[in-house]
Amino acid sequence: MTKTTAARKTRTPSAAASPWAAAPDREQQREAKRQAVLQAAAELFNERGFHATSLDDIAARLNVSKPTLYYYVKNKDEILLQCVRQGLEMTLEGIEASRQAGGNAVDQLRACMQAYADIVMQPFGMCLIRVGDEEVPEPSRTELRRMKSEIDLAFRRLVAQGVQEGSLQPCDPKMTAFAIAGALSWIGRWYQPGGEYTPEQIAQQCIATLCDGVLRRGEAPAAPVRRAPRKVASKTGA
Amino acid sequence: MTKTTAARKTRTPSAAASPWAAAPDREQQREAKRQAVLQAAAELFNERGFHATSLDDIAARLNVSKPTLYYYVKNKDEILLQCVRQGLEMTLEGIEASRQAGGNAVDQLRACMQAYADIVMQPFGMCLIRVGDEEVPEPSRTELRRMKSEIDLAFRRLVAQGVQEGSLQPCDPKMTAFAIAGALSWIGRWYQPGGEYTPEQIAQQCIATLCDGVLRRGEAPAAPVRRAPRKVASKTGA
DNA sequence: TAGACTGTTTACTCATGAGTAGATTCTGGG
DNA sequence: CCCAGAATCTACTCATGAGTAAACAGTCTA
Repeated sequence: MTKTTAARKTRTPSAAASPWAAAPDREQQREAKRQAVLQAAAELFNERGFHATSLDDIAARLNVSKPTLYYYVKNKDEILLQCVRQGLEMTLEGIEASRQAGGNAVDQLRACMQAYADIVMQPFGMCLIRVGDEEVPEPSRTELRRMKSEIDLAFRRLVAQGVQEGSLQPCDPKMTAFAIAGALSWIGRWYQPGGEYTPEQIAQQCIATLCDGVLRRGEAPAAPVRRAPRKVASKTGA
Repeated sequence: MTKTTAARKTRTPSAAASPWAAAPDREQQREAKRQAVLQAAAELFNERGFHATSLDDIAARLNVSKPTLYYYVKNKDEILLQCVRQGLEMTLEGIEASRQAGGNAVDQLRACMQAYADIVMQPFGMCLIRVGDEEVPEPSRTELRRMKSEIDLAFRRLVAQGVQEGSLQPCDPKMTAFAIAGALSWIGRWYQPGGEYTPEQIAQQCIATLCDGVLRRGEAPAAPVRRAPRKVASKTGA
């Protein structure tokens, strides 16, 4: 906000020499709290659904009162918007990184699937999956849909490219992209931490199923995955 | 309700000879209206989500007033419950029929996938997919979860059987069943009537992708599907 | 230590929407 | 024509939950 901002921004609070040193720290704290609000909200939305979660619920989880939330966010809709947006941005970044990493279409597609699967097992990504965009009110809904279609398009393009390359089955990329997105998104519906498999194992198996199909052919089968030594009541997935 | 019921039940209203003829007809009408309430509700739940749909919305769509709904259903939660339950029952019946039809595990699994895909493109089935069971309040939720897990189990069993038979890839049936359910359920999220493909074509392509995988092998590829001559703005599916 | 912000609280308002009471209309049988 | 009941309506109640006003508490600076 004042001179020398850039230099001070990275300092730790205690090491501050200048009397203005506290200011950027405040901002950091504020941002951290704002982030905590979104995180708590995302978790609750995933547990109970958006409409079934009240601001009092969110506030309670953070041990503050409802008006405090309004100090950090504009309103309930904005909270949802930001949650979903963060999930979306993470995904977009993951896809971008996968493309940067290079390789042929199949390599890139695999990397994207991996990234996407990872994300839907985290709160914001799960929000993205579990909260239908009907729930987001209009100005934001369009924006979210736009971002979603960007992701969809990235998958379609990679599939189309793979078909061209001859490394993927001939297909309509649109439908195949839907099938991929579906199988992976669905993870966000049934996954809960502490289950039988680690997130990595889940992603790996789903990706394998998508890549190789469920039908067996006269080839060398992939080695089955070993289970994680975790304990929790298991869920069901229809 | 009285003697000779069975005979009269199938009569048309005008053809009634006995003075009691009207009674079963009344019941039929009542049931038809009740069904109309559920149907309208399911459509609205799918469009806007459960909590975002008011009973006034449902009543408006049917050109009646809210209290009229209460003449046919107990309350809003019961409406949702019945919608989802119908979707669930259709699915269970479809699965049962597929098993009755016989054949090896792969045949049966294919038939089940077909049935499931069909159902999620219809209002009640879509309800099943789009409305998370967090939204259903407690006594019913458990019942619905039970039915869902029955479906899940049916898929798992078929997969396990296929693996035994050697016709399916070695895998954890649980994970594979999740992947299948995911890809097919997701259809219910993006499908809208009048799109590029007919429901049959959509089902066929998704099933093909799941069975054969996206990766190409050195075999004869399946013939690509021809598109349906329909027109509507297309959706996106991430 | 005054006083200017920052952050948080208590105690409201106000709209929405589920559910109900009771009057009203419609229909078919006596 | 009249009555019983089925079906529907108008006009409420009442709870919940989003959002706000205004006061209070901490903290940092001058």
